[in-house]
Order: sequence, then structure tokens, then C-alpha cells
Amino acid sequence: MSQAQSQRMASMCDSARSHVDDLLVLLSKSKMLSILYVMNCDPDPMRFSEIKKRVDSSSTTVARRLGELEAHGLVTRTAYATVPATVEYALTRDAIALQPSLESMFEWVLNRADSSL
Amino acid sequence: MSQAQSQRMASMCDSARSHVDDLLVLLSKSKMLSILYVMNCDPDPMRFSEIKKRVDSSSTTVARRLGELEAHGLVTRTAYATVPATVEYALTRDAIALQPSLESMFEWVLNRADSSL
DNA sequence: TTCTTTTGTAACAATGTTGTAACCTGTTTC
DNA sequence: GAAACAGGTTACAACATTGTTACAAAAGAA
Repeated sequence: MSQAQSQRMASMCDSARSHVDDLLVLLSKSKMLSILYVMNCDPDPMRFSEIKKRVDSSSTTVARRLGELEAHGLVTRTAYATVPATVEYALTRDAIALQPSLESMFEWVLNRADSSL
Repeated sequence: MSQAQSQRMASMCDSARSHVDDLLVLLSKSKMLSILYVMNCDPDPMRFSEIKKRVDSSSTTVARRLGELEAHGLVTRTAYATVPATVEYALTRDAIALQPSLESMFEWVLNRADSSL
């Protein structure tokens, strides 16, 4: 049996799989975990430029990631008609439920990073 | 100040950052979380073909991911001189320390997947 | 009037990543 | 002798993703 065939068979098995995979693909995108982390660290809504500065990426990528998070209902976007523009992003309740996992994951990451210095 | 300049400034600030980023980049690679998850679910060492079947990806990608995990000390690879070949992968103690975070993260993922059906 | 600011978007070239097909090892079975 | 198995590797074309640059809008400051 070819690789292509076995893949088709495996993905037919359960339809819930694709939803899980969607989320894993989302979380695996570049800077995604970093964005969720910096937003988790500070409970207040965060401005675009602040997020961008903290995750250290291009506007394009940050905008793309925030758009994807919004599309998945993990952040809300609130624009204020100030000059210049002010836009705040906040985690939704759903995303906040992910906080403990992320926190302990980042703790693990930091521990590993420490011991490899 | 250009994007390139501000990026250089931000990355100069702390040298630990690059190690953290390395790990986040590793974890963000495709199928990486899935591999860690399936290996976490079953405490026994797991064969290459079993991992490949469970994460539903090509040999190439699975081999690449397992190689990267091994290079980072997160899995061990043990080859047995059977016919045909048998190779087992097991999580290291370090990777097992990540288990609780991953478990609750996957619980969150499954909950979200459920409610979006 | 022109500059500055924040928050993006669009186009695009460069770069990175993926799966596929072909191949390899080594031993046992047909 | 040829096929089959597990567990890969290699080359490569197709595809996906990234950052850069240019641009926009709106209003206050110089």
C-alpha cells in the first residue's frame, strides 16, 4: 500500500480528527505560541505594536497571526478612533482556558533553555 | 526605525531568548506536537511505523521530526538487529516532564474540537 | 504644508517545507 | 532468483511562508 493510500484511509477514520488537526496546525504556525504567551503574561488587552515588539516579528506576520487567532475565536480585536489609531487585542475566555497549559509549557521551555546555557 | 533595525535591537537584549526561540521553533514544526502527543499517550517505546501511522504523515516528515527530537535530546532511538529491522523511539526524562502541559493542552484542543462540531 | 504616528494591507521575490518516487540494507520466504 | 518486510535516505518539483517595500488613512504638530 502506498503512502498516499494509507494516508487517505487514516484520515477517513474519524471526522473529529480534522478539527483537532486544524487547531494543531493553527498553534504550530510561526510565532503563534509566542503571541499567546505574551498575551497570557499580561491580563490586560494589548496593542498591536506591543505584541509585535514582544514577539519580535514583522507587522505582516503578527497581523496574519492575530487575524487567524481572531478567526478561530481566540482573540478579540477592538479598534478605537484615536489619532493615530489604537487597536487592542484581548484573549477570549476560550484562550484563557489554555493559559495553565501554556504556562507550564513555557516553564518547561525556560528550564530547558537555562540548563543548555 | 525600520523593521529590520528594531528586530536587531530586540534580539540583542537577552541571549537566553534564542534558546527559548529554538525550542518554540522546534515545537512549532508540523506534526511535532502530534508526535509528542501520541508518544505521551503510550508510555512504552514506539516503533517508527506505529508513530507514522498514528500521526498520519509521510516517512520523510516523521523521520525528520524524530531526528530533530533526538538531536534536542527529547527522544532516544534504539535499533534492534531483527529481520526486518525494528527501531524504537522513547521519550527522554526531559520530554516526559512536558507531559502534563501537553496533556492539558490536548484536552483543551479536544474540548474545542467537540464544541465546533 | 509636510511630517509623524499607529495599524495595518498588497505585491512580490526569496526562502523554507512537503510529499513523492526511487532507492538502499539485510534476511527470510516462495 | 525474486519478493517482501521495516526503516529509513536522497533528489526534486510543488507548494507554503516570510520579510521587505510601498502604500493608506486620519489628524495634530512643526
